[in-house]
Amino acid sequence: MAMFNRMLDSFGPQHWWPGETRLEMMVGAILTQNTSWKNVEKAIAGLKEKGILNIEGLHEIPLSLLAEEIRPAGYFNIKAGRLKNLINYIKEGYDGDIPLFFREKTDALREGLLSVKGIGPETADSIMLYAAKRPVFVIDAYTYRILNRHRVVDDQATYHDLQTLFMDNLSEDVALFNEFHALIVKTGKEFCRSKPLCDSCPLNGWEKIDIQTSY
DNA sequence: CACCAGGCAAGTA
DNA sequence: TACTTGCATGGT
Repeated sequence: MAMFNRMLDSFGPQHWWPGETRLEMMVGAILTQNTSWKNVEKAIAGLKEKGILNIEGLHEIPLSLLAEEIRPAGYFNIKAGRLKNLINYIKEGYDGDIPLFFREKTDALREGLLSVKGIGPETADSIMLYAAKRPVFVIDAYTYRILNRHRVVDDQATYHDLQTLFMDNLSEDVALFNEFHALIVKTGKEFCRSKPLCDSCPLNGWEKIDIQTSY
């Protein structure tokens, strides 16, 4: 059976991305960099409570205060700067108009996100797929770990290598890409951390390149 | 106690 | 170009 169906049968739909607004999803994408979602939730909740989870609020709050607000998410000084960079980019280029920002064509939107200091390929693609709802496959450390462990890719496969592998074998379906990535993270967390846990992994016996599926 | 979490940029050679 | 290091809280 295909990789996707094995995971879906085991875990069911994951319903990503958590977040009520596109801005909240973008903020979450930055805050979750190398950080558990649990910690991100605390920081997001804090921002909501202060009423600053909006363009103007995030623009007006001083950098040092923003850092304190997002402390639970870790790397708070770094991430406060990264949030400011994104907000400034949308303020300057799109007058702080988020709907206008998301009206950009897919390639231009991705390039724009990548031009923001602190937004790399995974963060940009998470925003592309989950906030902008574009058919861009998100790669992360779990994707690499799982495919490498199953000898589908070699040790030095790059982000782009993995992204191309998935996108060449799947139709451009936002809902499929959404669930696929979420299920990879779920499977990685549950079964791809240490050896013994591999025993009951739904991907056991999955060796050949069987990425193609429909959803 | 060590190790990791839904990365990224900057520094080093 | 190809590694290495800093960033930091909170859970296992």
